[in-house]
Amino acid sequence: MATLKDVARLAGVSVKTVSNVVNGYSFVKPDNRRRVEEALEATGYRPNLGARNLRRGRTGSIALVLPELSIPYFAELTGLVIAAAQEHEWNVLIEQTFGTLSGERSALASLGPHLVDAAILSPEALHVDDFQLSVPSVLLGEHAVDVPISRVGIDNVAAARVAVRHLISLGRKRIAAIGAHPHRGTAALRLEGYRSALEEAGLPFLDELVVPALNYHRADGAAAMKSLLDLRNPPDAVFCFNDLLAIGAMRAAAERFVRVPADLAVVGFDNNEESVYSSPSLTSVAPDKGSIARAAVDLLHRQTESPALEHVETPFSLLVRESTVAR
Amino acid sequence: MATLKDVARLAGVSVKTVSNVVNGYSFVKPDNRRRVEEALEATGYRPNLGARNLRRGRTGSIALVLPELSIPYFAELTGLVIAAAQEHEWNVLIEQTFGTLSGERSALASLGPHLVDAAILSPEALHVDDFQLSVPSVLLGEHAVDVPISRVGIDNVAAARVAVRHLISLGRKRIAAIGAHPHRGTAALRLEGYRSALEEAGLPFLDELVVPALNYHRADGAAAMKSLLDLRNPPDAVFCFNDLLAIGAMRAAAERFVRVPADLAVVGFDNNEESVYSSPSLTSVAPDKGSIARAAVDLLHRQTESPALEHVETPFSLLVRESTVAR
DNA sequence: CTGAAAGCGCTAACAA
DNA sequence: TTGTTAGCGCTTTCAG
Repeated sequence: MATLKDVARLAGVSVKTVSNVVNGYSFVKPDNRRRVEEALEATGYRPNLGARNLRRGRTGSIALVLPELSIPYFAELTGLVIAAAQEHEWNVLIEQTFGTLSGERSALASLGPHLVDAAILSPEALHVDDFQLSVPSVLLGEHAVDVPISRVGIDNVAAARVAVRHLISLGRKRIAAIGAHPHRGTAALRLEGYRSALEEAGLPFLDELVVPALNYHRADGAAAMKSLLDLRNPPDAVFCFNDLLAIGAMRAAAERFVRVPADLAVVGFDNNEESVYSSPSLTSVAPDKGSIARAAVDLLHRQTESPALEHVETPFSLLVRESTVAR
Repeated sequence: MATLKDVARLAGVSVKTVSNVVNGYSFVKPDNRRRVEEALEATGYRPNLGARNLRRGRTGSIALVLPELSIPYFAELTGLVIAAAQEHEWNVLIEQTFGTLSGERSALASLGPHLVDAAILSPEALHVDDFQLSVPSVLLGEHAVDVPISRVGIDNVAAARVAVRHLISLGRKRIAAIGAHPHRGTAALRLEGYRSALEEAGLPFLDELVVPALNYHRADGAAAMKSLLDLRNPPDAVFCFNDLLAIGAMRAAAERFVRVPADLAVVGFDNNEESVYSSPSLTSVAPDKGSIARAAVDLLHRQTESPALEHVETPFSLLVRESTVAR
């Protein structure tokens, strides 16, 4: 590994001059610049990022705290966050919490200026008083807990309303919801959107049609759907709070020979790639994940320069597929 | 941010003693140890990893070079690699190549001792002479290119043979394969397993039943399946070289009203979580991803101490589901 | 057993 | 415009 000093010696200049060239500082005598560049080339010099960051008083990394990489939504988002972070010369340190309170607490506790410059958080279980952050942070999605931390995400109430309005426009009358959760902020907001869409259409809000889900995995969607199908009067449509729940719900429907969308229309949330190829393909609320990733990273970059509280609302759309409208 | 010096001052000892305590060095006078521990507690000291690594001449990170995080197999694997790397106090730097030659080349070029201590590589397009690695590395999966680099993965020939034998045991006679690829080593090996299973059963190897796939996404599987269904004599079973291809193939079958498994049995490879909940659920070769991740990381850890060339074979199993055996 | 001090590779203040 | 040098926070000889 060639160091700055090696390059300087070879070029016959001081380390300062080499550093200037490496960092694109303008005022370097053309002759020196040329010789430095040659020496750089000859030695195959690569800056030692660790040393640079130490000197600059930064770590060169941001944390991305999320439940689990095997959840498609987070996998897709992570890829985009990594790409966005690259623009700011940031590495992304991924911390999986598995959606547990203890996992999230220990992830938060491990964060700090000694480890990362900033953090992107996607908590599910944290309480208000857990948020004692020591680095600039941004929350993904909206949360029940009202903490003074920047946020990036879509308008969940509006998005849920669009989804349920779509089901109503199809003439469905008994529309269920899967994914209610006592502590998740986004769940509360999506439920609120569901409720308001029913209300504006003059449809009753029925407790029996609102099914909680402790987790948002496929298995939870399947279990919830089974309970709905067991009702004396099952729903003719279901709005699931994420695509995994919806996939599980469709699976349970298939097992009971309930036809989607003929007997049951299904809408999901997140627009996982998987949902395009399921049979039937899944109608889903599609947040713009690229926007979310970019907005979150850019916001952190700004906040590392000057602290501020920002809330960024990113766009979404409803992608209608076979689970609500047959081919 | 409290530093070692702050702690030392507070405890009334030298930094050396604090460092000894922090690093679990045994021979510290009990009295000093106690005072240091109190000071540590009082200041909330956290070691600056950047500084530590700089001094130790390591980076504290390993690279994980893969095509794309949105591919479920890699997302699942990445989560496991991160967990395994934590045991060795390694961060994982993810580099996405998108499976392109240029992407893989630039990822490899960016690696180096200034950036990472070691690397886990999952290349798809690289040529033999691209492998000029400057850090200990391990290849995931087997490859056509025969380079002197350690490898971790399953026996692809054997795994493919097991998959195809299963189809044969079901009485299928016209078994297709989707995923042949001119440059991918694993593709060649899986094709070889397919061929040998046919051979041992006395079934003919038919060129028209072997469909290449340039990429291994769902869309490629769907396209390949369509071409198979267009044959005057379509297959009664298909072995897909990964689960995404299989999901796409099942989708295409559904669109043509071909029943799975009655008319067409389908086997995939990778055992994505998604495959458990598809309709029908997908029979798949399941590599033990946890073993792969752990073996790769442990192997690298060994190699950073003493270089060696190792090949680790990890276990796999065939999980039979509805796509080959109806409920 | 512990302190003083060097130095990992880099940047930047200061001098020249 | 460039050289000298201090020092980021840590580990680690080397003395004591």
